[in-house]
Amino acid sequence: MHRTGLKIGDLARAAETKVVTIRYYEKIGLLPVPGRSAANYRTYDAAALERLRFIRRCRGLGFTLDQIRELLELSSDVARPCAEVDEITANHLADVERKIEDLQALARELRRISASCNGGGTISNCRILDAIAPG
Amino acid sequence: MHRTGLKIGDLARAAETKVVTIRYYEKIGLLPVPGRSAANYRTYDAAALERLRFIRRCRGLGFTLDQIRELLELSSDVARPCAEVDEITANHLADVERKIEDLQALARELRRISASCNGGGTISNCRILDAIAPG
DNA sequence: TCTACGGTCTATAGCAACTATAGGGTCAAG
DNA sequence: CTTGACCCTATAGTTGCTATAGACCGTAGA
Repeated sequence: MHRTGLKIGDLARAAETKVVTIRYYEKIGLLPVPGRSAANYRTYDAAALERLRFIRRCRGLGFTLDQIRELLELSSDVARPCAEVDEITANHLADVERKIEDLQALARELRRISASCNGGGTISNCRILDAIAPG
Repeated sequence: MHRTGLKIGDLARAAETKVVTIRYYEKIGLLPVPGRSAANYRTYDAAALERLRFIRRCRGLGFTLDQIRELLELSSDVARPCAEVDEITANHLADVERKIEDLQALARELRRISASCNGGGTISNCRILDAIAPG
């Protein structure tokens, strides 16, 4: 029955974020202005947490705040014309798919390095650059 | 026979980077100090291009410059003890694998949005946040 | 030859996305 | 009733670029 609402510190812990960062996102309009308690403390709900988690994960994936804003608008603006949505999703999808490929190449190479270490010696022919920066 | 070596502008074009960014990376020690031409122009080789491409791709994937530095050291420090390498690769691998999962969820949702648009109407139940910010 | 232009140089200032600090108010526990 | 952990606003500092100023280099056309 957690009806009480989250304080900013609770939200920060739940989304693995800094308190100041949350206030910063509010300031730039990326998070909606929350309600306030009698003591003038910000109060948040589950929707705010979901939104913040999304923002943080996307930031960790290399999206800019403007790109994230666009993705969030895509999410909320339910009556948006499809031509526009298609354009935006197509662009982001191409971007996302290339990121996945890069990361998979990097993961393969990290696993290879780790495996080649099992003998207990030293790594001798690391191709980590090749993995992700092909000629 | 392209023996001449790349000028900074050539390198920037080849790695889709700004000239100033290259000089910045040199300043902070992420790119080695290059040779100079008679006219005091920086000259680069294929190895520098590979390194720069790696850095730019990793940045696009949300790694910090310090993390990239660590990955690059992993690549060059061929006589490094394996226990240490294992620790570093394991950490980065876990990180990379979570990023891949996040991106795959995001890609699925972007495709779904795009597909649900085919009728030519509007998107009506976007779950883009759910995709990447599960409760 | 000269001169126009595009590229390079150093140095510095500004911007995006945080992050840390100062100075103060709130509140539950001891 | 005070101590400690939290919250508030406001501002300055950090990271990772990016833009600008003012000057030098190099080559192609008049």
